Parts: sequence; structure tokens; C-alpha cells
Amino acid sequence: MMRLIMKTNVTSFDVARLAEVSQSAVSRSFTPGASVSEATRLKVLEAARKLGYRPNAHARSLITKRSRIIGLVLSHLENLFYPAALEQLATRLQRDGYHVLLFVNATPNADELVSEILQYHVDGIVLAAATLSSGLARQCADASIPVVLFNRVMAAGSEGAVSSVRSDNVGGGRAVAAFLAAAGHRRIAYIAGNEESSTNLERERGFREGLAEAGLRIWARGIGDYDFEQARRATRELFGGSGERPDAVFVASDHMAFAVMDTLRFELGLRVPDDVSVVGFDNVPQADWGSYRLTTVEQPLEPMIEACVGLLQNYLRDDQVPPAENVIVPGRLMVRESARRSAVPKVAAPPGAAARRRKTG
Amino acid sequence: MMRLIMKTNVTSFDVARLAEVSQSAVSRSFTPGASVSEATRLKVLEAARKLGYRPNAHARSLITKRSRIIGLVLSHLENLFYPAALEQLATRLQRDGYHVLLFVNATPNADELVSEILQYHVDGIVLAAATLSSGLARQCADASIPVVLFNRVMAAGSEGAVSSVRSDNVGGGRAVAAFLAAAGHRRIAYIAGNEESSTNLERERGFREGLAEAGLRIWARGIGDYDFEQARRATRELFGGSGERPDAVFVASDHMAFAVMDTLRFELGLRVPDDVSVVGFDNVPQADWGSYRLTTVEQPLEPMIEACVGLLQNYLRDDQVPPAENVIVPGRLMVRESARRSAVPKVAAPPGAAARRRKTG
DNA sequence: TGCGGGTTTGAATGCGTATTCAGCGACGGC
DNA sequence: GCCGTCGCTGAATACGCATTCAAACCCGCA
Repeated sequence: MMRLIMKTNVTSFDVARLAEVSQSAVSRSFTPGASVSEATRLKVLEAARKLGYRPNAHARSLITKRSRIIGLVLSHLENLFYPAALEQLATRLQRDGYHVLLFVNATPNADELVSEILQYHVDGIVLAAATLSSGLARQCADASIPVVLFNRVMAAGSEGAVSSVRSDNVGGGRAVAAFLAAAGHRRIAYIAGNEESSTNLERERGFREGLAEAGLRIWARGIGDYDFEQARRATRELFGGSGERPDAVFVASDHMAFAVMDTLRFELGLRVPDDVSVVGFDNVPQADWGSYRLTTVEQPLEPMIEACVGLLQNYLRDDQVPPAENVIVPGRLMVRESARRSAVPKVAAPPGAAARRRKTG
Repeated sequence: MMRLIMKTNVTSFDVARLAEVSQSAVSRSFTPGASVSEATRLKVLEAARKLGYRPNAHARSLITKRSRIIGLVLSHLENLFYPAALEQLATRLQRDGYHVLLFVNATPNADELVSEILQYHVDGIVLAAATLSSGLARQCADASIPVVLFNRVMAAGSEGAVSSVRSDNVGGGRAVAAFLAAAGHRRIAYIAGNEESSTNLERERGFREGLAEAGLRIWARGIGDYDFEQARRATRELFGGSGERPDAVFVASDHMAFAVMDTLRFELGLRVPDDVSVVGFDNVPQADWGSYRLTTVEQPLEPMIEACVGLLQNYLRDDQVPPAENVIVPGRLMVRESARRSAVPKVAAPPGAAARRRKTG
């Protein structure tokens, strides 16, 4: 079996020569919708096949001013929500002929990262990390590159500046509050993620509002910073003392909730949900695993990715910059066994239900 | 605060005009090691800053024939080993000014994937997935693009064709066998990953060899195909019957091992390690979590990534194609609590130790 | 036969940069 | 005071392709 290895790159001119047509014809044969007769197109494709020719994406994007590359800025890959999002996004974009250039946000200085991204003239940027600086988003948007925030929103005040996709964090927080209140919990704790992140702010706000409607408030509070070890420490502080401890805890992410459950069970000797109810947020695949069976708020990945790609395409279709759009995708409360259930059969008791239950119970 | 938004791309000529130098000078100012006086370099950088200029990576790579992009082909992101590898690799490459273009291997046909990769003229390719077709690697290598297989090796026979980095799967399998034998297990099961993958073949071979040295063999065998649900099914088949069941199981990946443990404990009512010892492979972060405390064989990510990048740089430094190299990184057996320990204090008994222990015990 | 309208075609141009090449001035040794 | 050397500079070119423009072609219809 013979196989030619060509060190020198084969160009459209080489193909043109072999196919006995002009270079233009070769280019057109690889450009969908261009004006070529079927006959020459076949001649060209055949010659290209023989030579192993592929259009050079760099040269092409130099002309067309579209790289068909989407920049993706990520961090926190230890939280399975992000790998899952990454996989979905990359797969979805590949379907449309786009590809993902990855930037892992290890560099503390956003400026340098922006600079690196802009060099590649990406067609769009997805910022998928709860804890990225808003400055980064702003800079990219100012460079007139479409930016979509994934699972994040700009800080209050500049909300309308950059498009975003997120789940209903506020509604999720409220649902958790209602659920825990309905189950009769009174000493309810909250373990926060990164305190400046919009996800944490929204989830906590919704949670507070929901508790307030049930006549409750956050009884104790810890900070997990979306980190496994930090969440363990917060759990020890909240539950390790000798005094009265919380009887339920809402954790701002599943990833931290696993740390909380492990610490409660295997370090502090508490039972879940018998001694403490635990509720998370994200509904990552592990939440369904037998060891955790975590009650949590779903962040529905597929519609979120679909919305994200949709926003990008709005930008790409017409070159005009459409107004920023903030998409919120609703997510369900996934009731499993990590939290005590109320006697009332179903979820999401209406406001005030908990207070009424107190009398009847 | 004023902020200019430039729709039109600012080029090196614009910078040259503002700095009152030639375009060549601008280019040289951004090329490390080029011949420019410090004075003009500063003038240029200042002008570039004012205009917000960044060299266009596509134009640059058109000339230099280096894109500073590494293609990464991935799948199985639900197994945390791969997100972790991805994060390390991307971070490491960013340090050297390279970036990662991601290809998620959802497409069944490798040909199309190769075609897409080649269009971007990546400087190198990392194939990181245990179950990729060898044909893909071969095709890329034939296109004279450096390819490194990560956590995988070409099928026997064409081993020397493509460079690879993997951990000592055979040694790991042997270590597990020795460990389980030393603990007195006799009915030892194996749950395989993808049966054609080199990782599975090597781990199983090492395991068989290790068992043979202890006078044992695989007592029962299931197939998990590196999939969570498939591993659960295999567990049910192996342990769900009414007859005698295995007293230990070696699972080809941690990800499957979690499924096995959950199924044993919460579906079949068996205790780990009291009724069944479970050992995995990979040492993903979750293996250390309290719910699992999984005894497993480490795949040391950092040295593996380092070796991977080293191989790539061998290719990139001198354009000549160096001979393919197959790096094997040793990994330790991480002893935790998912498997019964032998009375002997320490790990990794030498060959024959198990047999001797049988007499003395 | 001639002619308009539509479809194909090839030559030429430009995308934004790195690099070659020749030239320029300065400088030191004779 | 002259020549060789060295450090720096700008004009010109090439990278591989898409696209514009005008010319060529085809077809049916007059």
C-alpha cells in the first residue's frame, strides 16, 4: 500500500494545475453556494482528493474575516457541571462548523488573557465560569467581539452590557427554601459559593426571600467559595461545635454539597437526611449516584447551551450588534433522598404553606 | 472615561504610521529576538497600546507556518480524569504560548474529524481518549503532523508508529493483583473497560499476570466499557445471582468503580470492603472522597502531561521528525479503605509473597 | 444569423503579517 | 582619512486563499 507523505503543503494552485482549471475554480469548489458548474466541481474535488488537499483555515479567515472559532474561557473543571457544559458546547458548535479554542483561566490577570484571545480573531467568546472578572467580559465586548456569559451575569448596574445565559438561580433558591420549610426545618444554614459571583448572589437572594415567605431566615452561614476543601471547613465550623447545630443546609453547588455530605457523615458522624437535610444546586450527574442521592436544583444544560449558541448566532448572522439579551432558563427541583421530605406529597408548597403546617402539625 | 471602539481592525501599518516607522519595525517589535533598537521598540509598543493593536494570529501563522495551536481530541468527559488532564494540558501549553483547539469525539467517522483538524494546521495533536480509532492517529501522522497519544497506545504491531504517553498499566494491574491476593481474596473478579482499548488490555494483562504469580486467576469477569451504567449492569450480573459471589473486584477505571460500589452497597446490600473489596484505576479526585475512599492505582497526571508536552516540543524544536517514543510513567497504588488490607503492613508485596503468606497465615 | 440574459470562468487583487535584502549611518583600526 | 564591520532600518515579497471584475460561454428566441 503506497502512501505519499507530502512535506510541502499542497495549495489550491497545485489542485488547480492537476485539475486543469484556475485557482479560483478550486476555491469556489470549496465554497458552498459559489458559482461553479458541477462538472468542474467534480474535477476539482477529485484532484483535491488525490493530493490530500484541505483549504487552509488561516488563509481563509484572513480573507473572510471569520475564523469559525469560538473562544471558551473556563475554570473549575473539577466541578462536573463545567466539563459537561464544555462537551455539549463543543459538540453543538462542531455541528455548525465551528470549533472551540480553550482558555483555562489560571492566569490571574485578565488583560493578558484578553490579549491572547483577540490575537486569534475568534468569532465569539463564551465566558463560562462563575468567578470571572467582569472586566474581562467588558474588554472583549469593547473589542466588538460577541461575548456570551454562561452561568454568570454582569454585576448589577452594567447588566445590560453583555448577553448572558443562566438558569433561574433566584427561583431555584426560593424553591429550596420552600421545600426545606415545608419539611419543618427551622435551623437552616447556607453555605455560599464565591461571594462575589452572580450565581451565589442570586441563589442566596432567592433562598432568603423564600425563607422570609415562610417566616424564616438563614440561621447560620458558611462560605465554601465553590471549593471542595473550603466547603469541608465551612461544614466543620457550622456543625462541629458543641451547641445547637443546623438541621438543614442549602449548599450553593452540588460539588460543595458532596463535600458537605461526606464531612457530615464520615467526619462528624451525622446522618443525612435523618440528622441534617442537604440540598445542592446544579444537578450534576453525580447527584444521582447512590452514595449521595442529592436533592438539588437542576441547571438544564441542553437548553442553556442551545440558548448560548442561539445568542452567538444572532451576532454572527447579521454583523450588526443586536442588543444584549439575558436569557434565564428555568430548572426543576430534583427531589431525591438527601433531604427530609414534607408530609405534603408534592414539591414547591405555596407561600405560607409552611406556616399553616406548623399549626396543623 | 473615554473608550474608542474600532470596528475596523487595526493593522501593523496603522501602528507604523502612528509611530512613524515602517511596518517591518512594528513586526520586529512583536517578534522576540528580532533586530530592533530599544528606542523604536518602545515607540512602537506605545503606539500599539494607543490603538489597541494585536498581531493577527492567522496572518502570522500563514507566514511562519506555525499556528501555535495544539489540537486536542477528547471524549468521556464524564470521567473526571479527562477534565483534569484537559485543564493541566491547556494550562501548561498556555505557559509556552500555545493554545488548545478542542475536538470532542462525538462524530463516529474519524475521517471527517481529521479533515477538520488539518484545516487549522495545528502544530501538533494530542489524542486523549482510551477508545479512539487507531486510524485517526495514523492519518494525522501521515499528514506529517506530530501526534501524541495520551493514555493510549497504538495496537500491537504498529506500536512504534506514533508517540504515546501512558502510565504503567501493566504494573498497576500486577500491583492490584498482588494486593488483593495478599489480603487473602480468592474469588476475584475483573470488570473491564472498553475491550479493545489499550488501557484495558494492559491493565487486564498485568492483573492476570499478577494473579498467576499468586496462583490465582480471574474468577469472574464483566464488561463495563468505561461507562457508568454499563458498570452497574455488570455488577448486578456478577454479584446479583444466588450462587457464590466474588469477594473482590478490580474495576478498570475509578469512574466505573464508583458505579460498582454504589450498586453493591445500595442496590445489592453488600458492604465494602467487608463483603467485597473494590479497587479502581486512575486515582481521580473523587477517589479520595469520604463516600468512596477508593483504593486505586494512580495515573500521575502532572508527569504524564509534562511528558506529553515534552514529546510535542521535540517535534516542534527541530522540524525533523524524531523517532516515535513511548513514555510510561509509573504510578503508585493508593491504598484507602475500599479494599480489605493484608495483615502485612505495607503495600506492593514482591512476587511470591502472597504464596508464602498462605503458608504462614 | 444575431442578440439578450444568465451562467461559468480566469486574471488580478488584497487580507495582515514575517522575512529577505540591500542600504544607511556610525565607529574603530590602520 | 579610508575601509570593513556591525546594528538598525524600510521596501519589497510571499504566505494561501476568497472575491471582484470583465470576458467568455451557452442557450433559446427573434
